[in-house]
Amino acid sequence: MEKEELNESACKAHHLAIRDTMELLSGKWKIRIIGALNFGPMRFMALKESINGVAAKMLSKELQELELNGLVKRSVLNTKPIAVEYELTEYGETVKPIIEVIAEWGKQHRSKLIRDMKAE
Amino acid sequence: MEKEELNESACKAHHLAIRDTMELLSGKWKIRIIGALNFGPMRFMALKESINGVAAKMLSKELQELELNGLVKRSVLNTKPIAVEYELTEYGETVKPIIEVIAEWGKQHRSKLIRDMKAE
DNA sequence: ATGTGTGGTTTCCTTCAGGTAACTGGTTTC
DNA sequence: GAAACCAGTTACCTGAAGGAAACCACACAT
Repeated sequence: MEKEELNESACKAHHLAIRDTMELLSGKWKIRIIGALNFGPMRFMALKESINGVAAKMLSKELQELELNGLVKRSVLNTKPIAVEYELTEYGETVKPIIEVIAEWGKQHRSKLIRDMKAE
Repeated sequence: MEKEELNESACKAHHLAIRDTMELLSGKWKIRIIGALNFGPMRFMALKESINGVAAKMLSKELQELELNGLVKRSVLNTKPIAVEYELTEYGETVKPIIEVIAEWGKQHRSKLIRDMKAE
């Protein structure tokens, strides 16, 4: 394999990797859900109340996608009124650093916007 | 201000910061554009050819958004046939670490998927 | 004047993410 | 037996994202 081809395929792999991650995190509520599950397991209704503005349909849908991708675990507890608990898997924990980096940049971006406003 | 309120407002700021960053990077081609500009300034046509599948309309639109947000600088060169050069600003450089983190996770995710397939 | 290259814009169209609201089904409490 | 709680699902609708193709304006070259 020549050097240029190597670079090209490495580059494609790079783009694919980025697309994969972005798809996994795509959807208006995924990151919010992960954020909410950050501090421990939560039930459906608790999640719905904790995440301001989410509809049951969307919450259900995005939880399913997160579960499919192995980031979240769903367990049905056999309590009196049935309860369903969601929690981050060990694998799910590994995306937290990404979210942290994104949040940090966003905070600095805000600061910069305010600085620029004052400078003008 | 009480402790709970502090936590709540810090939490909101966190979500806002994440939303800001995600909006900035939203759009099918933004990250590809930044990736292409990674190695130096590029002209419109060069970008279009370098980014596989992008239409002139989308490229133009997302470049404008990136410029508005200060990540990309557009400069018209007075060459014989007019040439327009796009380049990452210093500020634009600061998003590269985010993209790197996203790419790294995506690569490990791929590896994991392959491992899981073999294990099954 | 005709064509070529550059850097776009405009128009039209399709798809899909996401929202609202109503409904389901099982269980427990009144 | 009615009402309420939990965890969803279904049906319907809308706006925004994005694609395709044509068009535009300017400069030069032939």
